Formats: sequence, structure tokens, C-alpha cells
Amino acid sequence: MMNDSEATETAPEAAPKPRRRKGMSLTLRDVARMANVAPITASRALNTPQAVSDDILHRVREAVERTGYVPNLLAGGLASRRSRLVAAVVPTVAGSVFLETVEALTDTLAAAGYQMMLGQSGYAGSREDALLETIIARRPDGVILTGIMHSQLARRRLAASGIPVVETWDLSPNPLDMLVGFSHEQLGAAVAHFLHRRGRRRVAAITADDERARRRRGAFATAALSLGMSAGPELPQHTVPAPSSVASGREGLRALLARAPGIDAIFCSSDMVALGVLIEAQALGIAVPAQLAIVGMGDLALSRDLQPALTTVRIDGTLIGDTAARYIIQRAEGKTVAQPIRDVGFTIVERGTT
Amino acid sequence: MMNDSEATETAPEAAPKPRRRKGMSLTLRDVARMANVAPITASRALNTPQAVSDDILHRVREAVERTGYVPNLLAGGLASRRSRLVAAVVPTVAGSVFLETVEALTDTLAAAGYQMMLGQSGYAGSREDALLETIIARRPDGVILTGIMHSQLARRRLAASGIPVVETWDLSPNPLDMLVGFSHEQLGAAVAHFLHRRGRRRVAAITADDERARRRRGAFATAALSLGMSAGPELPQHTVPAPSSVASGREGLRALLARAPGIDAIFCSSDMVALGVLIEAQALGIAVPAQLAIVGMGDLALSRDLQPALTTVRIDGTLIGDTAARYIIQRAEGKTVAQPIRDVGFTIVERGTT
DNA sequence: TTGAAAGCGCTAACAG
DNA sequence: CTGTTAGCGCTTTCAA
Repeated sequence: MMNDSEATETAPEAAPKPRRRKGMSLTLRDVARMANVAPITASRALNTPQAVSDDILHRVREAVERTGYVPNLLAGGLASRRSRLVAAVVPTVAGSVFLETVEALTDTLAAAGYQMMLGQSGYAGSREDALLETIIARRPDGVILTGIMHSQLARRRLAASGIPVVETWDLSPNPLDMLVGFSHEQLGAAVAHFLHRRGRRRVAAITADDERARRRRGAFATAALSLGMSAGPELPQHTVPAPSSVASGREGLRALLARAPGIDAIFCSSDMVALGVLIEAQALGIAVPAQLAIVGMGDLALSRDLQPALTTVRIDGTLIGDTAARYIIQRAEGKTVAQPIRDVGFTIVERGTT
Repeated sequence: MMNDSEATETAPEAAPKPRRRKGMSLTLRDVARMANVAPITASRALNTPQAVSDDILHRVREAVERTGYVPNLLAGGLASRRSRLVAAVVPTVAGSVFLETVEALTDTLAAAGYQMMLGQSGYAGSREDALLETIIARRPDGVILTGIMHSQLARRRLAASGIPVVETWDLSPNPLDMLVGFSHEQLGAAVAHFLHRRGRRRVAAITADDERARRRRGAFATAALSLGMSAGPELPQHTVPAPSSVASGREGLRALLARAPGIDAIFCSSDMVALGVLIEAQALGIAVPAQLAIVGMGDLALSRDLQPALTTVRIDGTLIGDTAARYIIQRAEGKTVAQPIRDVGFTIVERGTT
């Protein structure tokens, strides 16, 4: 009787003993043997169960159960050219602005059977080239960039790699591929108009030393000047280092007050900075919002619970992450993305500080 | 003349056309051919440059340069059984407590040529089994658990997989493998003693609904009671949902005051909660620290910049992340970890709220 | 130092 | 619906 594994022939020559096979890891072959099917059939039972008879499906599942088999996705990815891996790049996780996005990304990807690799490009962008190389080396099914990838080399390599890319949190004029973001210019101008409507006429800005924050401030300043919201030909402004912090906000308010004592509103580049301004104003005995209005940016969870609650610009980070993940998944599954450039907009959330 | 690729023979039979080879991706073979060496030699030039002659090294590097070749780590990992991938599991990234750790992890791993996969187990621990399966499927060189992995099945599978594991942010009595953390019990007791030394005699606690926070509060309560810091036989305490928030803190203070108006100190399970307590106290006209002392936990960046600055318990999340990463790397390189169970301790940082 | 052969564990392609 | 065959792109092992 013929054994189904390792058919015992009449040995024309000594069977060449296998060289490797030391780690003895449990493979699909073992499962297949146990279920009495070919490896590819076991593979189908696991990946496309509807393409296999109930009987076989049952046997394979039982074998998996009994052995505790876990497929090797490195091997699967190599063979199928689909790694089911998606890389996400953030400037830094510490900045917390992108947290909602990262969370949504992780969840949406996980739900679809993908996994997320997280990379930090650093604010300086110094490690971008190296980071991108290690990313491409994994052959991810997609890359999601939160914030800007500055390095031209990195951008070119990414484009050349053919990997689907979603840029987020901005509206680039010439995107690499797909895009889910909003206009920082529109945002800055909108805040100026908002403050104008609220009757503020001497506005200022505290801005983190970060490219997007600078663009928001630029648009804010332009709009504010054209609305006559400044005493002089320039808007009083103060720049603080990125990542922005409460300390920066406190220091920023003092600096601004020293230079332009008459200001009645401040647009901050983040809620953290705004919180610092609020705290410092309270410490200095400046009434908020009566004497000074404060507008933040980002709508952190804590902002609504401050006293007074913070007026801020809300970006739906979850929507951005979720959408970006879906775009990548669609592409990975060979579908076309209907609206690959998407403006998710922003909302000014008015609360107590204005 | 013989072309060096695809040697043109006198065709004894039609060359069997290759089935695959459509994507035409650039492989090590292409680089090797261009440098006029065997693929394995090109591999050595890239991975162990010292094992190769200068001449060859130069030729291979030039070929890499010219083609823009990026190695395929899926293939490399499959062959070498080293994926250079490390999985990190956090309950949720939104909670921001683990951010420093995640950041340090990413950085230290990246510097050593490893990459980090991030998974969220969720506070409920419902997705743990599924998450762990996808993790093991990638054959990571290590797994880092921040917080507890509750599922027994998941823990057994992880142990059975033979993958190095570091548990962090706690001091488990029976660790899976390695451990970098601190004792939540010691911490709770230390805070009680600290408040006692500062003359507080009517203490209370606001605690997130989370296992470790509960253990801190338990030890805090026990120590406080034995120090006579409570009016009744039980400590006034209030539980808020995890993840904790400023809103929880505000609500918590009101709830506590309604039940136990005489309290003079509150130990909060996080800085966010403590900030809420501080804001609510200011809104209610309660003087901090004169009438009420507040102690947080976590030492967020903003805590030192509040007014008054927040007294809190600092955990060196960066040290935890960095150490955990090093442990995994050492194991992956076949070395033994000298001190695989490590208590990094904690520090009470005294500031204005006490 | 360099290379040939033989897989790593899985799936695409093609046949039955 | 099931199986055979031939790789995916790299590295280990063994030999020169």
C-alpha cells in the first residue's frame, strides 16, 4: 500500500536527504497531509473557503485547530506579491495631532486583514531616505504619509516603486498619487474672517516652526490685513519651536504682549499652544474672552473641557485615517478609487474662548 | 559572441518559456549579473561587506546605485528566518500614556535596522486573539506588549510560538518571557506616604476603569487607611471610564465632593484626570493646593506648565521603550539578555498642586 | 574569497 | 472542485 506522503519507491538510488528542514516549523504541508489533501487545497480552504467542498473545509479546519497552525505571511506575501502590509509615516507620534488618524488607520486596516508598520520621519526630515528604503524593502501594499515627506529623492523613489501612496493632512498641488487632506490656506483665512465677525480688530498669531503651520498663518495674516484687523502693516506674530507645547503658548503670550499690548485675539497653531495662552492669560489676570479671544487648532479631546472651553479648528483625523486606509485597500484589491483627491475640510468649533 | 545573460544555445529543444516573471521586478539577480558575480556574492556584498573583496564590493554597489535596487525583505526573511520585524501592542494609541514608549521603540528599532508593526488590542481585549494571530503570521523577531495582554489563549500561543516577548509597564508575577516595568502597588503606596508627609489627612482617589489603575488605587487606599488618612473605614473614591479624560476629572471632583466634602487631597489615575480636577476646582473656587492637593500620574508634557504646575508620578516611558527594544534586538542576535526582568521604578515629581 | 545547489513556505497558473 | 508544477527573491549549506 502506497503511503500518500513520501512515496516509497524501489529506490533506484539513495534518496537525497534534505539539507534544511531543521527548525521543523509547522507548515501548510503538515496541515495538508493531516487533512489528506494537497497543500494548495489546504491553502484554498484557508484563503477562499467558498472554493472548496464542505468536507475538505472541515478536515482542513480541524487540522489547523489541532496543530495550532499559523500561516507564514512572509512566504505568502512573497508568492502572491501581496504583503498585506501598509506603512504609515508620521513626523513623530509624540505630537499627538495625528493620533486619531493613526488609530483609525490601524483599525480599518486590521479589520480588512492588513497590518500597519509605523515609521517616524522626524520633523527635520533627516531620516526620510533611510526610512523610505526600509519601507520599500518590505514591499507594502500601500504607504500612507501623514504630513509632508520633504525629501525629493524619497518622493521619486516612492513614485518609481509603484506602491500606492496616500498623502494626508494637506492639499498638495501635485500629489504623488492619492490625497486626503484639507487646505491650510483656506483654514487660516477662515479663522481671520471668523474673528472679524466676532468683532475682533487687533489680532495676532503664535505659530509653531513647521511648514503647514506657517502656511496657515500666512493666509490668516493676509486675510486679517485685508480686513483691517491690524494696527500696523504687519500682523504681530510669534514663532515657537515644533512640536508645540503649553510652555510655548505661555511664553508666546508674554512675548506678544510685550510687543503689541493692544491685541484682542490670538490664533494659535495648536490647541496645546492655545492652552498655554489661556493659562498665561489667567495668570496675568487677562479676561478671556472679554479682553482676549483665543483660537486653537486640532480640537484635542481636552479642549472642550477647559474653562473657558477652547474655540478651535477641528480636523476629522479619524475620517482622514479611515479614508486613507480604504483607498489603499481598494487599490490593493485592484479596484479603482473613485475620488483619489479628497478635501475633508475643517470646522471652526466655537466655544468659550471667543 | 556570447551574451552574458540567457546564454544562447543551439536549441536542442524550444526553451520552455517561464510561466511567471511578469511583474519584472528588479532582483538581486539583476544586480549580480550587472556586477558580473553570482547572486550570493551580491548578497554578501550587501549584507556582510567585509566578507567580500573591495573590487566586487565596488562593482555591486555601483550596480545597486545605477538600478535603484531595493532588496526584498519578505524573501530575505523567509530564507533567513529573520524577519527584522518587531510587533508592538498597545491598548490604544489615543491614550497617549504609551506614546513616549512607542516613540522610543520605533527609534531604537529603526536604528538597528528593525521595523515596528503597531497593533491595538483595545481596552476590552476583545480583539486580542485575532491580533496575535496576525502578528505571529508575520514571524516577527520579537513582540513587545505595553500593558497587559489578558487573553489566556493569546498568551499561550505567544509562549508556544517561541518568539521573544517583552512585557512592559507592569511587574507581572509570572512573566511570559522578559519584562520592563514597575510596580503599580509600590506606586500607590508611595503616593499615600507622600501625601501623608505633606500633612494631608483626608485623601480620596479618582480612578479609571482599568486594571492597573485599580491596583494602584488599591495599594493607595490600603496605605492611606493604615496611616489614618480617612474619616471612615473606606477611602472616598470615584471610578471613571477608560481611557481617562479631562471631563472625567471634572465630573469626578464634583461626585467626590458631594459624597465627602471634607477631602484635602486627590490621587488621580492620570494627568488628564488631574487636569480636570484642577480646572473644576478653579471653577468652584477651591484653592489648590491650600484647600485641595492634587496628584496625577504619567507626567505628561503639559503637566509642568499648568498653573499651578501638577504634582505627578513620572514613569520613564522612553527608558521602557528603549530597553524593551534592546532586549528584543539582543535576543534576535542570539545573545542572552543579562537582566531580563527589570524594574525601572517611578518618581514622584512634586510641583505646585501639593 | 567565491560559487552551485537547494530550499524557506506559500500561491499563481494551468490542467484534469 | 482538486491537484501538479513551477516559481516568488533571497540565503543557507556545502564545496572549491
